[in-house]
Amino acid sequence: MSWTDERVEILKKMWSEGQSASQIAKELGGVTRNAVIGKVHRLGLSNRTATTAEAAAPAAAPKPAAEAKPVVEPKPAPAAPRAEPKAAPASAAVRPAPAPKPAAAKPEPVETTEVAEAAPAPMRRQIIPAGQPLPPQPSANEISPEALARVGEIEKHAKKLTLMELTERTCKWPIGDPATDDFWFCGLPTQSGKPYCEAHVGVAFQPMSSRRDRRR
DNA sequence: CCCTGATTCGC
DNA sequence: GCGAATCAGG
Repeated sequence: MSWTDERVEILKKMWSEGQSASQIAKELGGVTRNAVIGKVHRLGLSNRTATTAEAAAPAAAPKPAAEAKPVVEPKPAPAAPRAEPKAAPASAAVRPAPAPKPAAAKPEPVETTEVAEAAPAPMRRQIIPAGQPLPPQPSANEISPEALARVGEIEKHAKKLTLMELTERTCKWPIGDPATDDFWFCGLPTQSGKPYCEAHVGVAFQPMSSRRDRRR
């Protein structure tokens, strides 16, 4: 693979969006993250804050504005995952409950027995979960508000990976409605050997102790 | 360990 | 110019 104008454009775009070199490399294919980094330097677009690596400063809008280059944007607009109306302010406004089994994950996200269908129900088309309809379900569910808040926050920073992009170490928490295009996986780094990132682990696994009486 | 970007240097 | 190897921080 060589650095064609097209590929360089993708590189520039993704890099400016704060994507990591490895992600860009995956996207482009045929190159390693080293190649990407090397190219980035040769192109002169390096400094993205931070010391060594990981800058944690996505800053997704360094648009040079003014002149610069025309930079044709083939992609009209991936249509930002429009933040759906968070519904009711306080009470039950939880997410439409994560899909049954994101991937090969033994642990299942806790299910809300009654908040489950808060979804707008996109027209007819009933979506049958298929497979076993979540057998165990010890009932009881009460995700700490803090955890939910963190999830809401973290999902804004989600990597938005597709099924194919998931790895052993990317959060497999599904976000959005699988029946629409507005669906992706969190993709943030998993915490340990768990299938989810820290925030999602927080809602997926709960200590038996912390969810005793507290009924909404 | 895993991940990140930065640099070096032979090709 | 390219990118693997290596380095260094988190």
